[in-house]
Amino acid sequence: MSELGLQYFKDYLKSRGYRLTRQRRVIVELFLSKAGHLCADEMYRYLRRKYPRIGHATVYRTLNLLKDAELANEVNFIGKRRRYEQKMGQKAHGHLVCEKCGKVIEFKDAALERRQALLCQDHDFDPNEGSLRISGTCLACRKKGK
Amino acid sequence: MSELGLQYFKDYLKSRGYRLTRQRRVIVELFLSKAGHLCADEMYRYLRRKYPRIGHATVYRTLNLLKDAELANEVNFIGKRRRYEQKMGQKAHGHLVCEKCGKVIEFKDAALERRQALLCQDHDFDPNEGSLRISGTCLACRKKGK
DNA sequence: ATTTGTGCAAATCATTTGCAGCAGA
DNA sequence: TCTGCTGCAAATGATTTGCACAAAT
Repeated sequence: MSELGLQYFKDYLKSRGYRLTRQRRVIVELFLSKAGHLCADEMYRYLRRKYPRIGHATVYRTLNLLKDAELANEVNFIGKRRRYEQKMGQKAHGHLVCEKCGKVIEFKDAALERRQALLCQDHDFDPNEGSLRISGTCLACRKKGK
Repeated sequence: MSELGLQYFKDYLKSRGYRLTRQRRVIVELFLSKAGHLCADEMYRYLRRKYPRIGHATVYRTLNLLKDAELANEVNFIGKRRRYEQKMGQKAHGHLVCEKCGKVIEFKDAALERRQALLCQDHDFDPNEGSLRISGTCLACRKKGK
């Protein structure tokens, strides 16, 4: 997957006349090696350990390239920070996002997916993977709150 | 609905020892009178026409109260601005959000709701109204892009 | 040799906060 | 009167951008 993803990214860059730099390579490798929902700053901190001269801006710029290349899915859960997850090779899935604590529960539900697919057809809408999101309150926060 | 909502808000304020000010009243009245997905700045601009001395901060603060009072649902569609919709008296519904142009299509789908309800039960998760969201690309943007 | 990419710092944009005066209860 | 509320402006936090230098092709 990671190899495939990197190749895909290289092809994307070439097709646009963009260059494959050391920074872009390590950022993309990091992105492809981690599952879950990363944000720019987490990647920045992590990369700094090995490449102390890397800049915030480069991470942001590369994440935008990944999104444009359709390798990354932007998942704006709650509040401020943008998070990204891998798009290629992911099974369709959804997220339950707790509005109180920000916790994210991933789920897969075949029946829900089927309904989603039909609904999107009706509206001429092309959903992306990992696009189904339900916000609400998780059990822990309900207990705390009441 | 509007009367009910305002009364509800007054009760909320009283229960917390908060005060009902002129500003809070007009902001809440505006919020309750408009359907759709408002953001703070839109409300601010609109209110300025009648109350030129109103401040940005007051609108933000009052929107946070409305959210806390469970009268408003925060719907963070795309990118930056937070948007709010009425929570009370809304039928359950979902949003299709186009990632390219930001367009929002509202939908209702009973079967999808039933699946959502079951799924949430399984995960001890309490969904809020208007919480189902699917992101992707709308027809117009697909035509444009390809 | 070009021309794009990087790192830095400054700029933006939405939202929050500190504070001195204002106004509900 | 007594606190809480407002408007202003400054602070914050995430992301973007301008620019001179560095590095891919």
